[in-house]
Amino acid sequence: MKAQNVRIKDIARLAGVSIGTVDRVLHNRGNVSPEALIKVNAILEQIDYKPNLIARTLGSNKNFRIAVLLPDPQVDQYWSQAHAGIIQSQSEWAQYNIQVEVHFFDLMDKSVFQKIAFQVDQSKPDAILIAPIFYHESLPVFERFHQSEIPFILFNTNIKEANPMSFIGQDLYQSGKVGAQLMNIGQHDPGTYAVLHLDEDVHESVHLLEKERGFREYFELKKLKINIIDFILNPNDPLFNSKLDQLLNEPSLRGIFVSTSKGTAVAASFLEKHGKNNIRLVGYDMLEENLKYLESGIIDFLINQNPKRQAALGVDHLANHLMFKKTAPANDLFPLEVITQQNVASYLSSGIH
Amino acid sequence: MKAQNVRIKDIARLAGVSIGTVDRVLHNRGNVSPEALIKVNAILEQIDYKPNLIARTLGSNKNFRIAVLLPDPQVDQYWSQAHAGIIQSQSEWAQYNIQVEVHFFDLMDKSVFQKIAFQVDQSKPDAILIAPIFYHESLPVFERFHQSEIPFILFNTNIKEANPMSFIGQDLYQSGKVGAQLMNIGQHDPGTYAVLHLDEDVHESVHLLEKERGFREYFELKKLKINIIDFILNPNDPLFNSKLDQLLNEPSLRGIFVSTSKGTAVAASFLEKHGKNNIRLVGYDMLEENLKYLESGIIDFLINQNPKRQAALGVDHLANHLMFKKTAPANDLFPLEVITQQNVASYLSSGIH
DNA sequence: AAATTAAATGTGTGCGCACACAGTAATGAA
DNA sequence: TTCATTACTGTGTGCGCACACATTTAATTT
Repeated sequence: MKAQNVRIKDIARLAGVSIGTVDRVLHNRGNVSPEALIKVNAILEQIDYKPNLIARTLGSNKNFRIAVLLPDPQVDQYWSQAHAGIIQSQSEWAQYNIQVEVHFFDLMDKSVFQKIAFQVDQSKPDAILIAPIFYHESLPVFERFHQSEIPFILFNTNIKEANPMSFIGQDLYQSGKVGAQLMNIGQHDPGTYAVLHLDEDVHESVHLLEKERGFREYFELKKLKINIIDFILNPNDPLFNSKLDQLLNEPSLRGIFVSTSKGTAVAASFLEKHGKNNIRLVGYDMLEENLKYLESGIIDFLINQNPKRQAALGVDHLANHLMFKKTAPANDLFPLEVITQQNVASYLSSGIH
Repeated sequence: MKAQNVRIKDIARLAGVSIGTVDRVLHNRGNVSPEALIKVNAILEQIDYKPNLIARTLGSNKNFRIAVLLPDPQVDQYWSQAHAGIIQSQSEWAQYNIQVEVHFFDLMDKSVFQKIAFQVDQSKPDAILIAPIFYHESLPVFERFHQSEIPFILFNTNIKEANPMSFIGQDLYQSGKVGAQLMNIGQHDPGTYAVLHLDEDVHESVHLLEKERGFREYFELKKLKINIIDFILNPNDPLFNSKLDQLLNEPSLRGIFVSTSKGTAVAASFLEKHGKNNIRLVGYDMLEENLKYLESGIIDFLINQNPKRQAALGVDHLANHLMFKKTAPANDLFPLEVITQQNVASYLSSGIH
């Protein structure tokens, strides 16, 4: 019927040696005579031998540990969605004896991040998945991982210097350009656009600014003469309300681009409160609150970063690496998904693909 | 340390019977005494037994055949993308001795479709993946599949009466609503919108009309008083050009919604030729030509049906069904992906997730 | 009571790989 | 010559499951 897959046994037969010898050649275990080596290699060159991963896995019966470093999902729904992805992958790999253990850190407390990261390193997991929110605090952590020779994957935030096994996430610069385009569609007259970075932690804004850069560059490249103003605001700031009030009083304001998922809902509630229905709002991610405002029409577009799938894929890549020695792509850049009132349901129902 | 997975052997020990008996209970093979049945079931209820799929697969060593029925990819790039998905899945499952064989049929010739479908049925594959383009011609085909007890999955086009293992595709009605929303964004004044069904085969339009229904309903629900005209046109029709010319001369024309992927490029070339840059164009799918027009700004939005992933997932579902006895979801509805000039690259680079 | 049959239960084998270990041949040392 | 050492080669086992087959027990007939 069909060319059956070649097994070690077949190679042994063709080369006129035992399967043990073939095994030694395949794994460079030595103790093979030059003649046997030549005979086996001759066959291997003719035949495209692909080891049966299923059989290999069954025999090994390894017990791997994957550690995940994640911001506390209690505080931020974005991270609880990421956590949901971890949970999902966890149960999928559990039967292969791959333990996925999650370690949370406080988004507000950088020192805790390092402490936990070092603890994780010391516990010697077989691989690590990490969302490196804090740039400066992350660098020495990666240093440790490399010293301990623990393979690790970054997700959500890319840090060039990390030199990880792979990065999973989006191109933030391009993401900003998408935001700008969605902002610009159908807006004819020149006007004012606001970029809002609403976050408790200003330091995080380093990577948020990348989105703003893309946003601005879009209009520049299109040679559209518009006015862009930006705000880096902490919602707990006493001046927060007055500053936003001031923004809304700007008569030429056409739209608001919010760079954070939580901030998107904050901005939306502000617009709703002031009855500003004609100002376009573009933000991030399918948080419950955001979906509510998308439904009511306050939010026009959401760019979906898909934290759930990012996290799930991170675990999958590591598990495949450990179990099947499959190499993950160096960069797994996610599509910049545009969510609207009309397609949101299709995203919610389809789950992870 | 490790919460070791429960094996059949463990259940047997706990229930005080042999593994053979446990096996008979698990597979309802009968020949089990009531007492033994009770003992085993008691353990099974306490313990969440998950069979080791790897071991199961290793032992079986089956040789499955999956037949795929697909329109000729030579003629239509949409289907060549679907074919690419098949190829991808094919190579993934090859090592598990699952043969994926593709049978092409002519989009223009319905009789050939039935002939090939019956041939495929007669060759007794273990499962079938089919894109049932022709409604009436498909019904007797499904009948045969059921008679032969060959599990089959529909993709791209849903046919309610088929009663398949599952359907993979999009909600066309909702897809039309997405198109309408994208059309409506930022369009303030009332105007005229055109819905174009450009296809060689008018009979296909049955399922295309579903998109139009969604398109129209969007505006009705939003209580937007606009003018919608529709055309069902064959690009080879001698009157084709004049009819489109007439459309473009309508001064109140704000936008065009094209329900087919090939037609999208046709409409785009028409708009470009007439220098109509201010008419919004919303169409379907990432065909090369469409991407060109998206880049140049003629096309504003594409709704991505993702034929590649649909096809690949179809094979995956069937393969998982055959190999691992995993049940595929009855409806695998894909997200209605919105493609723009700015996010298209991220979709192209990310491949299938 | 012995023989027959059916029902129930237990044992054995192979899937392909990895790895432990036993076996063989060749060489040099006692 | 005999023994020990080295260099290589081949065989055996387990991973967990599915299924074939052998064995035991109970029920029924002769």
